[in-house]
Amino acid sequence: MRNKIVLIDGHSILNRAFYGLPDLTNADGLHTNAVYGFLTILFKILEEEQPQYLTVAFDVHAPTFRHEMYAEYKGTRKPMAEELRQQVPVIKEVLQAMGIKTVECAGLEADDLIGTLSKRCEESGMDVSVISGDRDLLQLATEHVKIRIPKTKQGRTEVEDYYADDVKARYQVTPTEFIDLKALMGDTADNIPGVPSIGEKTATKIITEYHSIEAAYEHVEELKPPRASKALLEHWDLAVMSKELATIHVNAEFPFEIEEALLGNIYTEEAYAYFQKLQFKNLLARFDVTAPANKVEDYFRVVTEKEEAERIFAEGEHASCIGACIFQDTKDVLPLFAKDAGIGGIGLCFGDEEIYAIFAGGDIEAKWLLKQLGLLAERTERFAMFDLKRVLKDLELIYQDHCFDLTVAAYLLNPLKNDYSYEDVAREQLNLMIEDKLEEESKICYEAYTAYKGSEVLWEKLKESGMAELFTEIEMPLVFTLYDMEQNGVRVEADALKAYGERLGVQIAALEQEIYKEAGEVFNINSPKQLGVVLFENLKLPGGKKTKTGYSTAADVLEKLAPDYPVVAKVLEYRQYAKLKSTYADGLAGYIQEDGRIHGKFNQTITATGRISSTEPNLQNIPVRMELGRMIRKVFIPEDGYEFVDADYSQIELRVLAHCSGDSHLIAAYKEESDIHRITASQVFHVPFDEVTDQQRRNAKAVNFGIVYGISSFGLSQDLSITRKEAAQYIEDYFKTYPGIKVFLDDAVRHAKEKGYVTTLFGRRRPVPELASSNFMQRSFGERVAMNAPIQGTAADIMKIAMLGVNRRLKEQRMKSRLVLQVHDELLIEAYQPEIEEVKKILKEEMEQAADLKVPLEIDMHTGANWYEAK
DNA sequence: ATTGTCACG
DNA sequence: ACGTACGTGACAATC
Repeated sequence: MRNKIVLIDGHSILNRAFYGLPDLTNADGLHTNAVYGFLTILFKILEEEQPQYLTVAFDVHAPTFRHEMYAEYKGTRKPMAEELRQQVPVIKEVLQAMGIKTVECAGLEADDLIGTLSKRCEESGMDVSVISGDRDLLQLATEHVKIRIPKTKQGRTEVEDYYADDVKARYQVTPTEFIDLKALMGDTADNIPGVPSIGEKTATKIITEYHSIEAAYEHVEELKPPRASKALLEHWDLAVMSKELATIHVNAEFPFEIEEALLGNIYTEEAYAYFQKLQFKNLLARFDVTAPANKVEDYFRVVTEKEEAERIFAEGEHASCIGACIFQDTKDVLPLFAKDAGIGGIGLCFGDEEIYAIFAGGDIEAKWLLKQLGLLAERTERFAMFDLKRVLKDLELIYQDHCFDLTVAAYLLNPLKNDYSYEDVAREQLNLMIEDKLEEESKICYEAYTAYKGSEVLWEKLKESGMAELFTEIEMPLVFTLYDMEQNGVRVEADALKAYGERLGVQIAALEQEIYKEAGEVFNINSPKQLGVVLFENLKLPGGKKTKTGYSTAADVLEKLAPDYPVVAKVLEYRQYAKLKSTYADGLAGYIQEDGRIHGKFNQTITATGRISSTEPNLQNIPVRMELGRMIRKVFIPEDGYEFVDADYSQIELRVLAHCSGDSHLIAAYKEESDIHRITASQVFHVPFDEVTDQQRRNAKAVNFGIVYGISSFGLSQDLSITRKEAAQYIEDYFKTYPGIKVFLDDAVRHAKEKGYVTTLFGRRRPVPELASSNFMQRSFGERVAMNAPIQGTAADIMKIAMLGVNRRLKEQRMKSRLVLQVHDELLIEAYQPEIEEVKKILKEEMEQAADLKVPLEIDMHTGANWYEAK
């Protein structure tokens, strides 16, 4: 059995990984995609090859000497991207932590190091695998030296393997001849010029015939295409230089002890710490020893006897912190009406050594378990669970003050994540890796333990980052408010909805036929791909390409064509109807439950800014702007004896901006006049208030919106259909009128660049990693985010405070009226008729007093027999 | 699973 | 020169 060594071309693989993967950053804003990709490839290779030895070679400086020759010759060379450059030292440190030998030597390229090592190792009887993204290395291939070139195809990495024979099969030349081939055809990727006008075809022909450029030059007159003959004569110096550039030195002198390359255990604690810091969760799973000092599992207890369960509950009464979870019975799904239906048991933890999975069954009734858990929750100083809103259905919680939802806490600490599972919290906050394949009881114990232990860590971090009050005073109580809202649901008239859908169906069918007729063919109008072909190829309409997959058929494109082409107008109309029918008429109907109501979900841990999101179905995007769509709101109705009261904030975001910026002119504007867009127009365009034209008001409104979104002249020009220059002028005039706004927005960006995040008035944070990017686009995005997030986020905070106040008063006063929907700046209450006046009073007071700003908060309020009327 | 489109604030 | 407004979710088609 021959020993095997793997030699990796460090910069080449890092480079491949960098350009093959989307940009990733860890919590510190450090770019990590190249390091991640490198390690992925490394692990894959190690698994496949099972080598005894491994070495990674780096250039001392990239680019190095040999390439500088040509760089000088050519005078151009792009510097390495900053995001990649900063990852080079990181991968070296990580490799060192894994005990992997790295080699670099001043004056020698990685190629030369690899070439030399490959030769030495082969001569000492080893098999060699060279890993590089660079085909130049193919010249090193022999019977025992395999060149492996990883390729990223649709996210997966595939590897092309070349022994000497494979090079011959692929390029028709031997590895040695490959150098001469490169010398002729050049390689732009590696900055080898080659001979002008000789490409792969001609070069291959010449080298297969003469085997080297020198031999070819001796017969230069006979070379086949006369063009090549001429080119080689003229540019012989280039060919020689290219050959020199392309040749890898295999007899370089540098210190290297093979025993240093011997592979040991690469899954060291040090490496684990690095992976942790870099947030490579998938890769962490490879470390089978988790935290040796932290043998949590030794204290797991499975409980099935009632006496033991009773003893545990009694013991838990004195605990200052309880971590818990409730798990569903996996065996069968029981009817919905039983309150404890489908509960398989609970997980409970109230100390490092008190971790239990208590199963329902036998003497232990699920109902009893939940009752006991509820009692514990009342007594303890902190009751910690994940996703509390989800379990409130099963667990009646009486006190909410000391409840701790780890999902919400983790969200506040980093609102950019996609999910907040207990596995994530265990890993990130407790350095605890939880394996994928665990028995159910282990999972339960881990979740309870993580809730117990993690709540402490998260709480400390919330305090450190100034979000403790936001958490206890707003987010935690809001869990219960959102739960109430979900339970309340909103009544929807199924019959009317069905009739509406059927009306749309008729219209859609008619339009469909007309479109087919005018297009001269039958096709799927819903397919952007097919529609694009029909419109822009078959019908030859002007205004071609846009997206990478084909023609854009988006509304703004089609609207430009609609006046001239009736088909296009019909397509737009069809689209509108189809959207209304599929998403709203048919879509909503599927969510109406037996009580005649839709109980959608309101999610608290989704958005980057702190807003609530709505799903299953989304009740925050019910049509309102177009009359036809708006009619859908007529099917949203209150119960008999009730009426809807709808209240929405008037320009809350602009008012927040006025307050946060402290701009005296904007504040004054709000104090004296309610039509803010008109007064903005008057002040920016220097015309008397009463003489502001509709156009001026529209423009001012667009600028106001733009400011809130993180203004850019391009965006504004797009919105107003004006030139960028004009848009830039508007913005300049605006900032001249309200200088405080400019200072505020600039400060937001500066703060974000410095700290890496921005905050709302109530301390909510939003990280802005994009600002560290060297990519103009990404950085610009980061700047807009830094300007928008504090405004949108503060408005979201205020609305949350208002919701808490409204819901609290409705419940305190034992009213029948209930909160049913929140749409960012709007609340909908299903008000019991005798209570309507009180409800209006509560809404007005709680919403307008939710925050004390330098400008008044105002609301518009309406009542109605359905949502259409109340809005 | 991703893309294009479109509904909302 | 780069190519955009901020924040969401659902549906249908296509991969």
